[in-house]
Amino acid sequence: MPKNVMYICFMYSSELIKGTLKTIVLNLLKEQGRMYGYEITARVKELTNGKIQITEGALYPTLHSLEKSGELETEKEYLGKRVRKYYTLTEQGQTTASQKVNELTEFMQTMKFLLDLEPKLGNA
Amino acid sequence: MPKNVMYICFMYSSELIKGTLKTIVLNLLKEQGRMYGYEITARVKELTNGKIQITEGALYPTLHSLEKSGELETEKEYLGKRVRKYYTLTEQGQTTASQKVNELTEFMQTMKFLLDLEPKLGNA
DNA sequence: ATTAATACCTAAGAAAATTATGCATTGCTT
DNA sequence: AAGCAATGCATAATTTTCTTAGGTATTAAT
Repeated sequence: MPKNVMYICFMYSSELIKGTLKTIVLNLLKEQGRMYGYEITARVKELTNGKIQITEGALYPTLHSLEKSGELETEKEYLGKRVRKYYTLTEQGQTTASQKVNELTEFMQTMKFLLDLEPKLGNA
Repeated sequence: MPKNVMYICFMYSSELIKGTLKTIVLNLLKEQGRMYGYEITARVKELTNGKIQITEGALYPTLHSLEKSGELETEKEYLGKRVRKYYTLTEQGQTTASQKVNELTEFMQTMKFLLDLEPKLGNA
């Protein structure tokens, strides 16, 4: 069935994704309000057409660490017997989210310059 | 003396730089021809106004690994008694450099989209 | 009845950087 | 002339962060 088969299974090499996970998570939560872990992985995969796939082994420890450091707070919800853990940004988390996004944005501009893409616009 | 004092000492958090080091090095060598390690750190620092500072502990292992995998080749040069190790891209290295740059470029576009910067242009 | 999807989690290991060194030469300043 | 900063290489221990590989359990679909 075509539903869950990735025809063109292009993914960014994992090393590129390193260091951006927290920013992705914080920003998603800033825009979506509240989300649960599984939802985050699914949403990122969907938004990037499968090009960025957050593994659960990477996500959950990150969520826990963000909660520990006071960026996120949680509430559990039960659907029948299944548990969902919803994450929301704290006030501190909102600030951090904005900072992280700004920093990543600037960083990407710097990288673009460093890769000499600016003078080559209209080339990509 | 103002020369080596960074007045506004803003640096990207190190986690952002992770995963882009090889790409930076390969691309610099593609554009500059041949460079030695110390020169690379200095050049990147200069080009980014100190915002990206490659530490030697990160650079040298990376250079060695790129040489081992056949992307780079080296030649030593002596200035008096001091040694310089110049790195050049091999043919394979040139291909890899282009691929890495393309991948990083696409990745940054995806990230921009994911951070919802596209619809907010004129906002940053 | 069995598989796929949903939903959470952790532990062992690998990878890549930081931090902290070490060595040696050269140039500048006092 | 002494001492420090800069040049130039390198590695080792630690930390951080991710991958890989598992584990548990519920629900929906075949």
